[in-house]
Amino acid sequence: MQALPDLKAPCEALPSPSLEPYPQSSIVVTLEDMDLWMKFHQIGTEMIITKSGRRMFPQCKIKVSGLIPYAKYLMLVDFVPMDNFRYKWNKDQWEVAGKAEPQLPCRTYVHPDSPAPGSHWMKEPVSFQKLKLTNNTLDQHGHIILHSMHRYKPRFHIVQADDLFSVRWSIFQVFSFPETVFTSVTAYQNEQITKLKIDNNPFAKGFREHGKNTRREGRAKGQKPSPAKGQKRKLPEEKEPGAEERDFEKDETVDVKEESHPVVVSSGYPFWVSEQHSSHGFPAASPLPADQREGLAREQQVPAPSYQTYRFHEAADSQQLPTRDAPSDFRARCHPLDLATAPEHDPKQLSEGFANLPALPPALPPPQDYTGVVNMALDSAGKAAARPPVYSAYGGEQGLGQWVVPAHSPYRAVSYSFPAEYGTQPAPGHAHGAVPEWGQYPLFPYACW
DNA sequence: TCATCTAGCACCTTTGAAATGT
DNA sequence: AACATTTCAAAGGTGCTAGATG
Repeated sequence: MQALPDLKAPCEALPSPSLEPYPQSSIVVTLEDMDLWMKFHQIGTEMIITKSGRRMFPQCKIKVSGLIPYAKYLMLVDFVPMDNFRYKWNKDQWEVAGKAEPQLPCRTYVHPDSPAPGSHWMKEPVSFQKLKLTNNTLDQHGHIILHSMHRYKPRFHIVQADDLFSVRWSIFQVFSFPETVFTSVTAYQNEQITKLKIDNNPFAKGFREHGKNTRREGRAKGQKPSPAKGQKRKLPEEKEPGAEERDFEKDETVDVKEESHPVVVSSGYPFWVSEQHSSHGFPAASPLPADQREGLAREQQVPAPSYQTYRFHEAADSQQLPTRDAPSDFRARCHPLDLATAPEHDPKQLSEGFANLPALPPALPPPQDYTGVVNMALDSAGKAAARPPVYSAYGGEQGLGQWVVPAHSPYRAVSYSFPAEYGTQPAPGHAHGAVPEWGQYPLFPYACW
């Protein structure tokens, strides 16, 4: 195994010509609905997970370009834990509640259009709206299984392959977006998230249109709310007539105002530091502020040791908070400085970014390994034959060879690519000990097809 | 006692087949 | 006959809440 590259200079990475007959590095991925994602991200995105499965909102939707029009690709999504903690919502803020639950079998959602030519994927934004999240560990529907009260981040995989079964020998690239980090919950904790979702999700229209939900009105007046919810939520009906509408309008205004005043990035917490939302700012007690951790996460996204060589490339050279005026200018963000300078548990930085942060819990060991089990969650409408979850042991066999990253991608997604089939390699060490190591995650478990 | 989870509810949008029009 | 548009019912998604669970 070769020495790990200098993580502090990720942008210098260049694709490996020997591994890429085609310019894989030209693939550009952008996140759709960036404005919406940013709104949620600033508050602390929560995703409801239910036993029967719940869609994501905002939904994962990406725009892809730079693919070879006639080559076939698969689009996949998986979810990785952001850290090794379980959280709880306490007094309008998130705080660490303890060590994370043991890792669940990793499932990868395969877009139902897969495989499809590059032209198909580039024709219009790729939506993963059918993707569902569940907390049912025995789920048989192929939903993505997550733990409640944990933080996750979706990763988008683009694999050049003719079918699912040749994926193992294919080169694929992985993209992720800091704004898509979320906390999985079984019931909304932050009422701002509830309001934001109701206001933006068409399926929740019934909850925002005044006077149409008599059931709730009746309950609101005649019954006491759930103990757990009472202090967390305020029913729309409890407000003055029309107040709800105004509230949403106000929220919009607030967001516009905030985004028009980008938070200084150099603080290390460009997204969570919001005067107006600071009391709700997610990860209040997170060992690391989201963005700072994101910076580290990018660094973590180095597949570790198992790669003979790898290269990590940050999409852009600089980083700054996108504004409403230019929400999609992804190039404006990069974390080189964060990578190089941000200490993992710097109380000073925390206090600067989150005045209401409680003391950090002691560092916990990195997330547990996925237990060598993987599942390709196929949409029922998928071209790949619908079948029960496919589990395969890969564990330490999860070898991945080389990280080849786009050299000058305009998107700001984290990206890396590597052939899927490589020899077994030991798990890597990491410069940031308390942070999850990518080598422990099923970067792409196709070892045992 | 508390935090979290579950199931069922009413309301809504989406979807797709059938009917109708051009 | 072929295609486009409209209609409508079923399927499915939504947050809310009481009660269950640990």
